[in-house]
Amino acid sequence: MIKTAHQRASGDTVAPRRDLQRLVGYQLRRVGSLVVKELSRILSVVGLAPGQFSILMLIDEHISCFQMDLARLANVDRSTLVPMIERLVRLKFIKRSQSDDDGRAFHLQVTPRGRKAIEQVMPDLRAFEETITDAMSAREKSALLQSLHRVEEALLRRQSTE
Amino acid sequence: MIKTAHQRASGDTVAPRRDLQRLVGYQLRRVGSLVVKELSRILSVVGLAPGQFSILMLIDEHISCFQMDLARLANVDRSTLVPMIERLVRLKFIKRSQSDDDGRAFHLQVTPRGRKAIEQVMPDLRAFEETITDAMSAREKSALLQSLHRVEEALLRRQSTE
DNA sequence: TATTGTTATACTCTATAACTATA
DNA sequence: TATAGTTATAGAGTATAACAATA
Repeated sequence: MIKTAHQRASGDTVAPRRDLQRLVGYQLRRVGSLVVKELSRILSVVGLAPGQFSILMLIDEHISCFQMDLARLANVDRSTLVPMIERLVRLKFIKRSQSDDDGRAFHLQVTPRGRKAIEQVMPDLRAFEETITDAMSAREKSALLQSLHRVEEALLRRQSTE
Repeated sequence: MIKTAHQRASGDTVAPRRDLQRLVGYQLRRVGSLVVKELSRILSVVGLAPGQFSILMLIDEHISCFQMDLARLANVDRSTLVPMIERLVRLKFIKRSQSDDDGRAFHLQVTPRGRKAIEQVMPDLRAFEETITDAMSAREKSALLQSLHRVEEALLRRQSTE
C-alpha cells in the first residue's frame, strides 16, 4: 500500500532521519531560514525586508554611523549595504549627510518617519519573540541566547583567521 | 579626537547596542547567515552550495523519495527545489527515475558519486561542528540543540496556522 | 597608498502564478 | 478536480573586482 507524497503527514516520513537533525550547523541554517520567512511577513507592512530592517535598527542604535561601521556590525561586505541604504533613504526612514571631518563618508541617521516604522512593527516583533520562545522557561531562554552569542563569536573568530 | 570607521575595532563601536542582541529572532538570523557563509566555503570543494548540499543529505536519508517529500522535509516550496535537483543531477550526485506507481513522480536516489562527495566533505563539516560548539560542555550543546528544535517546531506551528 | 563608498556582475535562496501531464 | 513537477519571473541577500573621490 503505497502513499503519495501528499498523503504522508509531517511525522510520517519516507525513512527516519539519521544525524542531520543533530548537527548544530544544519539546524541553525534551518531555523534561520524559518525566522527570515516569518520576519518577511511581519515587516512587509512597513515595506521592509528582514535585512533592511536590521540595518535600520543598527543605525538607530549607533547614532550617526558610517556605512563602514554598519558593514562591520552586520558582518557583511560594504557593497552589500549599498542597495539596503538606498532603499531606506528612498523610503525616508534614514537621512544621509556628508561628514565634515571626512569628505568620503556619510553620517547615517534614522528619521522620525523611520522611528515610526520601527514603533509600528515592534508589537508584532515582540509577539514573534514570544512565539519562538513559547514553551521555554526564562532560564532556558537566556541559556539559548548565551549559546547563540558563543556560536557567533566562534564563527567570527574563525572567519577572521582565514 | 574622531576615529575613522576602519580605526574602530570590533568591540569599540560607535555607541552601545541596546536590545537588538537580546532578541532571539534577530540573533538566529544573524548566526544563521554566518553559518551559511562558512558552509559555502567548506562545500565549495565539491561544487555545492549549502542549500544544495542539504537537499543531497535529505535524499540520502530518505531513500527513493519524491520532490514533494523533499519540499516538506526542507520547508521550501516545490518550485525552489527544481534548480537544486537539476544541479545535483547534472553533477551526477543523484539519479532520477520515473515511478512505476505514479507517472507524474520521480524517485530520487544518491549515486555512489554523490556518496563520495558527502564523505569527502564530512571531516570538514565535523570540524566545523567542533568549532561552533567550541567552548560548550556536552550538556550545553544538547540544550542548545533541544532549544533549536523547539524554536523550529514553534515556527512550523505558526506557519501552518496562517 | 589606503579608505569610503559605488557600480557592474554573478550566484544562491526564496516564492507566486500559470502551465503540462498524470491520477 | 487534485497532485507532481516545470517554467517564467521577481525579490532578497550575498560576494568579488574595478572604480572615483578623498585622506
